[in-house]
Amino acid sequence: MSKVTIATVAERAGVSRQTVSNVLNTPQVVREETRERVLEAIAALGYRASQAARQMRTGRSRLIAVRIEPARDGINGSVLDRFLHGLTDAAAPAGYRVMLYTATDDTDEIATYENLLTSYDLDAFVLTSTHHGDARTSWLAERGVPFVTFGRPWGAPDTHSWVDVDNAAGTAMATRHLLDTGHRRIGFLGWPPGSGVGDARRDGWASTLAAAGVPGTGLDAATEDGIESGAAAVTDLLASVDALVCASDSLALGALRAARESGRPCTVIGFDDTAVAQAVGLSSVSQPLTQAAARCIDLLAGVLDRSAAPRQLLLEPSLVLRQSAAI
Amino acid sequence: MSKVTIATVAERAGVSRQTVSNVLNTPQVVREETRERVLEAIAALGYRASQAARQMRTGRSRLIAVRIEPARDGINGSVLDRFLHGLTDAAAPAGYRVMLYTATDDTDEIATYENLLTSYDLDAFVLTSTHHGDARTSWLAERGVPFVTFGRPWGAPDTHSWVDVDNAAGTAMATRHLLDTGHRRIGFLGWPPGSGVGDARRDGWASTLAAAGVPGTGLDAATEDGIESGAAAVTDLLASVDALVCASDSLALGALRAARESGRPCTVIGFDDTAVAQAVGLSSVSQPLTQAAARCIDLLAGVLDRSAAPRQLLLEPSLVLRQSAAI
DNA sequence: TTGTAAGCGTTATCAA
DNA sequence: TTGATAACGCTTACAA
Repeated sequence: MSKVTIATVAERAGVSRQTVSNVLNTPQVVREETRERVLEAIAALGYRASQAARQMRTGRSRLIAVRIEPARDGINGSVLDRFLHGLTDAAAPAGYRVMLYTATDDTDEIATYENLLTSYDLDAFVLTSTHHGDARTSWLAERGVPFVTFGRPWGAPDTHSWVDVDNAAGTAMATRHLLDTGHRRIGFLGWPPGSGVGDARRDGWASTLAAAGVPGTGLDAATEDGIESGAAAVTDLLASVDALVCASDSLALGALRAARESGRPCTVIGFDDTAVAQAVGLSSVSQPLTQAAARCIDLLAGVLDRSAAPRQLLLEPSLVLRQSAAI
Repeated sequence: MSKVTIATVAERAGVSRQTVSNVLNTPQVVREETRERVLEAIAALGYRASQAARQMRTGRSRLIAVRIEPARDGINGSVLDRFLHGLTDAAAPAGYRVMLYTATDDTDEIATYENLLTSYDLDAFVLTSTHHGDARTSWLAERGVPFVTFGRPWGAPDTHSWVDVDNAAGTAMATRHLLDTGHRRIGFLGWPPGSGVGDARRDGWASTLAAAGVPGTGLDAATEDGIESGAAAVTDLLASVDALVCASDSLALGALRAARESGRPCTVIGFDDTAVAQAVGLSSVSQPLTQAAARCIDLLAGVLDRSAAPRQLLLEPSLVLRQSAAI
């Protein structure tokens, strides 16, 4: 069984090559009966269009690229993993495949764009881990390269399509749950101000307390992400709180440990619902990653036709409650 | 700046298109001086070969495909994640890119091969999660599709190239460590017999005990993977052991929990060194995933030239010791 | 509604 | 050592 091309199909169906192409690309233009004959030939021969030939002609590869990052502290790395799986899954029915690349930083990533675009004719990029002053989005936008971001353009105008999870809603939900279960001294353990995500997560906590008329002033701490740093940062706070909302599962784990060591009971809620949270029974705010990935693909469709205006989607996280028992 | 093709370069260097192609593909055949002039033109114009055109001519895409699996229980999923990152990293310098696909089972995966091969001209596959009676490897082998597996061909002959981690050596290392630190009642918690990986991990434990003349009979338990099931399966065992080697971090976590609840001190060592192990301070056997990925790419080079005979590589895991404190 | 012709950018073949 | 020519398989005009 040698290579089945459009010519093979045409011959078998007794039509010209062009008609076969029309059946594939503009079916409306082909008479019903002819179309059926062609489709039957396609099925019988197991014909599949060559991407390379199609790409050469159209300049589009039906490939989208995503950066795979090293599993940072290993705890939060799994977030990207789940997102990637969702993306690959959602892309396939839309006729797209996902290509991976790595990069050490934004500059390096931009250099990779250049290569990917000129050598592979990549159709679009999906960016994750957006941040303030992100050089990548402006680079892509300037060149008219289609892309969507998972993560809003912190501080920049909404000129492109993006999907994000409502971080503030997540911590608000966690805070509300703590209030509902009778807690009144609810603290927050987060990251230093300046990161959009971190600030939003803090805001969700602060505003919920404010709305409930429960004081929160002085009940927060900030440190870089990590179990150790979280434990250290929260030590003083433990004297004045009986519950803690945290900006990440790593921090939450640190807080749990510090609480256990200090002997002060403290309910802790983390963020991201990572494997670690599942494992140790830590309540955590869960991002709808599969859904986020699917929405990214949806938005990409609009971006690729250049038809639709940029759209932005904010997804609601959910709260996964567990008995914060240690292992 | 419109599209820079081989013709643009040829014109600028004052040579024919073919000479430019020769500089790229068979430099030996081009006179030094000419080659330099061409290379200079390439650099000046920022020329990059079009993959699509090249692929159409050669039939090779410089793309390798890997399946991304859903993050199963979330704990062990990160193993694949790290492997993927290593693979993408190692493939790039070799001139290859990694494409992702998903599949629900082996049959579905084989259907995907068919599509990927005929539509995208994929050059090779990297398979993970090999198992007994793996239909995928025989399908690929029959059709002469280049592939390597991360994981040996359990029960089948070594007719293809693969990389694997010496599972038995990992549990042996863990068992030896326990012996060295004075333990004499060392149990094993693993999976039901029949999975190659699980059996190997059990063997490493059993043979090390046997070699040391320490009895192990009756000190093992088997259950499906998971924290809950691990905890349940190990309950009885806890009366007769003071240390446990486990086939996974999930099982180890279950064992730790059961031990804590029963009040019997028990040293536990897990397998895979996942984020959870790091988080809770669980000692664990660590697989050299980055290295495994790099070796897969190395072996693939041999498979792709059809030059070298199949090669097999067994990598040594390492033992990461932590204070098995709970969080 | 269907067919013809041209060309996308590259490399393999062959001749100069 | 270099250059001309012909594919590779497809789609987009345009003509029938």
